[in-house]
Amino acid sequence: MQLAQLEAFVTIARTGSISQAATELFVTQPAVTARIQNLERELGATLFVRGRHGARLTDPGRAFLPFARRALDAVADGRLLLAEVERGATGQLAIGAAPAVSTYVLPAILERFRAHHSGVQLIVRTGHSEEILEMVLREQVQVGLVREVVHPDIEASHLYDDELILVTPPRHPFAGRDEVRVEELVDAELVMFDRNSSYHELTSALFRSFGVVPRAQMELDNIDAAKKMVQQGLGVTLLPRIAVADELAAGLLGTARIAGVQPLTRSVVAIRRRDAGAAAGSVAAFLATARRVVGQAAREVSG
Amino acid sequence: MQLAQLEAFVTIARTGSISQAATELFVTQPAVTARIQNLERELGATLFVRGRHGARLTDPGRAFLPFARRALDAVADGRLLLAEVERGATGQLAIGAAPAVSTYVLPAILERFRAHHSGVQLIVRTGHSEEILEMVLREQVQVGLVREVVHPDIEASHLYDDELILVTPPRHPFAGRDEVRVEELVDAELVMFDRNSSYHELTSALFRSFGVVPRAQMELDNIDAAKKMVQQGLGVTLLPRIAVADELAAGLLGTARIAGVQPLTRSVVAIRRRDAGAAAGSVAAFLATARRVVGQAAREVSG
DNA sequence: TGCAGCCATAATTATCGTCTATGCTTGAGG
DNA sequence: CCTCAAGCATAGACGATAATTATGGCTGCA
Repeated sequence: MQLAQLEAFVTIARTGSISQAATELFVTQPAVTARIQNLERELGATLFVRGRHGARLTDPGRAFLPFARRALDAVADGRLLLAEVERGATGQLAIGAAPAVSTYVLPAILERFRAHHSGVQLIVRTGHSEEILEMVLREQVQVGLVREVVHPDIEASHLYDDELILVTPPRHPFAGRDEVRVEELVDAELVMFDRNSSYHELTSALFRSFGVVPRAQMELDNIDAAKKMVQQGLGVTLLPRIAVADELAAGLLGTARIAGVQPLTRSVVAIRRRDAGAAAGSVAAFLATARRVVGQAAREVSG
Repeated sequence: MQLAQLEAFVTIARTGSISQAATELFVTQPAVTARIQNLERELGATLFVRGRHGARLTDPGRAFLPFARRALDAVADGRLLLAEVERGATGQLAIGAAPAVSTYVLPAILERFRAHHSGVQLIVRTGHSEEILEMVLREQVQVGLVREVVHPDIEASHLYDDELILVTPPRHPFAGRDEVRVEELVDAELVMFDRNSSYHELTSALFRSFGVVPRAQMELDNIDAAKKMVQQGLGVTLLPRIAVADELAAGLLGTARIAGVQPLTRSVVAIRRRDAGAAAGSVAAFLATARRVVGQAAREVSG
């Protein structure tokens, strides 16, 4: 059976004439006759009674008509939805994000995304980078926003560089100073980070490279809590710049460069399954929006 | 777009492999590849990501899948229903019947029909023969059971001969007599029939042919009422034999032949639109049942 | 490194659909 | 009454399309 036959069928049923159906379908009358004859043969039923007045539905024809319509409608609806999905106007978009991204970057991206793609159902899941990687591999999310990871089935594209900076209370002795030496940090009250986080390793490596061991006064698993601690004057910490940009600008927190240390940056990337093909629809739209937003933020920070 | 393409699509989606789908569809792998490529081209979307593990749905593919399924299901469902309609197991059957048929013949037919075709939705409409004819012409009913009518667009097939007989109260002087002369009828109390009914004309013609004018004592539009009148001894009447067969057998009514008169028979026919083609499905089943039932009844009456 | 699994491509063949031309039937109108 | 017009079916030719076979590329695995 073919859709062209069903199309001929419903067109004849509507117009009541094979000839007229042929006109509407931009084919000749014998073509439509053949389509219907083949359909009737395959169904083993006479669908129309042909006469001088054209073609009239038989009872079997009347019975079959709604099914033919449903099939054609399904195809048409699918086409429409697909067009919307293609241009990212609708569909589902599941995003996995590491905590620092989820809290400080994603909101701005999603706000903008939503403005242009209100039909897309958004699902955000948060987890450490390895967990997000798992989600992407299992297709629980379509995109992951995490620190750089390497996996054969994963394709990563750079989003922005996240810099770990020294964060102090606003009126701390370090604040305002151009540089602080690592040795000074060891003696300071230090708020450390969740050892599961990628930042923990980065921070530890810094101290190791200077041959010193930080005396972790406090360890938290949550950036916001760390910020609050520092604000309360309980110590200093190393946090992603993007997480404290607002507080620095408002003078609620202070910062200082660490002497003799390359900027502690970590690349934040968008990851997808390599076998998902080229990003299309809402995924492509989301990635474009994300790039625009982080690009804009970067210009603001550097500017 | 073709159903074969949709079929390939859902099969690949289910099996996760083009090769395997080809096996299930009894075609070669390049054929399935071509079907999907054409479908993707027409939809302007990539439906699968091909890789070493086979073919995996993309997001657009996932979005389109339910529509493809729906289209295929609609066709399959239509096929099934059509098969049932063809063998008369389901569908709608609208019957129009003249009053005498509707009351005295149709119940037995429908009882039997229902026993074998319980899935058919039955609709019965009653009216005078001309009204039934109209219903058939307007396709409000598929079959009409009426006295013989002639119309270019109508095809009639004989069902049974309905005889008009003289009906008397059980202990009336006429009852039990072999013959009654028409002149005697004129003097009897006569219960006449609805002038819209076909029987009215038949009865009138009888008297006219004998040059006498019946003094209608009572005129009713309803066979049952006429029977009751006669039973109460209010007069005699001419009624279809089939309508009084039970009462005659039970001795609740009497009858007598009318001298010198050919049996007053009227053919009862099943009518259908000529352009409805050969009777099929429930219509054919109904007509067959009707013939069986009236044939059986005829044998009982004559036997 | 060779093999096996999986998909894409190329070229050939077969099939199927469409078109033109024509015939048949019937209802309408001169 | 005869012709014409409308509507569908049929026949034959042509063309497009879809299937098949054969092959190649790629990748994971022994």
